[in-house]
Amino acid sequence: MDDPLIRFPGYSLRRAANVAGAELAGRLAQLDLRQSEASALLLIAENPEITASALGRKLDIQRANMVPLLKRLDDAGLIERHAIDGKSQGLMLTAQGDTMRGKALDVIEQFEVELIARVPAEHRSHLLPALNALWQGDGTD
Amino acid sequence: MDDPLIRFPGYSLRRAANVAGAELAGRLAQLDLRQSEASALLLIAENPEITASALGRKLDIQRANMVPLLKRLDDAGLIERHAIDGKSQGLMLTAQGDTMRGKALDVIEQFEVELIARVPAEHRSHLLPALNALWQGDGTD
DNA sequence: TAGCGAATGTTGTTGCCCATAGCAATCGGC
DNA sequence: GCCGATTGCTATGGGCAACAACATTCGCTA
Repeated sequence: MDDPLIRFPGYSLRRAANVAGAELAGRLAQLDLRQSEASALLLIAENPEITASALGRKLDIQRANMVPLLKRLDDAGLIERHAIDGKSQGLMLTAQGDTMRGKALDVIEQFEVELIARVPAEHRSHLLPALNALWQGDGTD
Repeated sequence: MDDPLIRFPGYSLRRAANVAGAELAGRLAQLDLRQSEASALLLIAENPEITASALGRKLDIQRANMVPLLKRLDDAGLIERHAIDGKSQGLMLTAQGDTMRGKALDVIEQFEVELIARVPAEHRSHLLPALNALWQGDGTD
């Protein structure tokens, strides 16, 4: 074996995320959605009136980077923003946004099924908890 | 639970890769190396005289994107390129490059130990094979 | 041996994602 | 009423990857 990299989980993690990300991005592109936008739609639907800042914290996207993201969703007529008070704005899906959210969810769930099918059965149930432990303060650490 | 995302392995994969990638990038930055450069060093050491194109195929980096990567390694005095024939060039580590490779390997292995320590023991052994199955044509597919 | 398709290294451009610094306005607690 | 914290935003840059295009060279074949 002349590949010293495949024994590193960190390297495999990066490669796997790249492959999976590219695949999902391609499918979401047919809805003219990016991954970050799709996840924003799902999260807004689950948390109506959420603040832009709060949404950014949940997605781990900085406030500054939320601006173009929300602008694109707004321009596409998928979300509405209205002032909660003088400095915060509440986010809501429009009817069109909720329709789009449904389509995105279909795409994502189909993708996830195919993704998980690629991992051998004996490892399958371990993948999600292992991954979650890597980025959430989840832990039994 | 108001987070519909954490049940998706694909989403967790992306988040985990981001966290791990940022962490590793920060450590490698102290050697003035990027992740792609560090992996190139390891691979060149294991495959002397490898071609730029072949290296790109192994790392899944397009030929075009190898150019600035190799240029930076070359400018830093870490690799040497010499013509194999009129169109291909063989890559080799310089002595300095091999020293750097050693340091990078130390950093990476230390990082990997800490990374894998974050996942609960019962899932630990499943992570690498599961991830590898996701991006390698490894498969029983 | 001449020719032609494939491979190689390269340039240039684009896009996504993330990070930082800074700013004006507003909120909230003392 | 004041001041620190928060919010939304602008501007800028870096890392990484994708694509198209190009000149040169290789290798097979007719």
